[in-house]
Amino acid sequence: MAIPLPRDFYARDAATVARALLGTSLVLRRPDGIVARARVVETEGYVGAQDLACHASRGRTARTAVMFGPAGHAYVYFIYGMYDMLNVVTGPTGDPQAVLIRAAEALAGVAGPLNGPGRLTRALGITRDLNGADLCVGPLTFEPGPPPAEVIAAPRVGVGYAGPWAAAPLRFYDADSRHVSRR
DNA sequence: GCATCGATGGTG
DNA sequence: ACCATCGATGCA
Repeated sequence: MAIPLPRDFYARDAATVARALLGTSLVLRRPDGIVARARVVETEGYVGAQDLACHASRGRTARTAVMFGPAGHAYVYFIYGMYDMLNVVTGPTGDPQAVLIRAAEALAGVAGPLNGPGRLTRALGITRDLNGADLCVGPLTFEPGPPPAEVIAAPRVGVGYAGPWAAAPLRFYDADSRHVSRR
């Protein structure tokens, strides 16, 4: 049983944390006592208020408030009427950066595919009630793990509306993983 | 293999 | 009206 990644890990810029999260283990202690573990293989960085793809670029609202808080907390939001998206808040307090967890490889206690942000939260049972949860305490934590041999950087998925930010290479994934959401 | 579409509801 | 998605459908 490893020690959860500390606050300092998250208190860096979102692009750095997005890369660094690849290979770590997402660990979720569920109410029924089952512990789910999954190796993170794909992430995206949302790098602050100036990033037009970042929700916080439209200012602080009830939904985005947690991104303005301290690093190492979960930002979980609901989209398309049916999916919850899991993010990790990064950077200095007051600087709204976050990393979207897009895909993972099931290691234990998980049923169903994790190759996409909506599938991942669905299979793990992650919903908005984890919004704001402290990732240094649990029930949701990340633990250290071996990084990928090769990481590919690419434009983020589904942010074509973000003007000049649409092409920024802020999506990161394990080049050798078969569990990435798409090539 | 690809393009397109509908589901479904919170948000500003 | 829009949306950091997904599964189904149609066609090649």
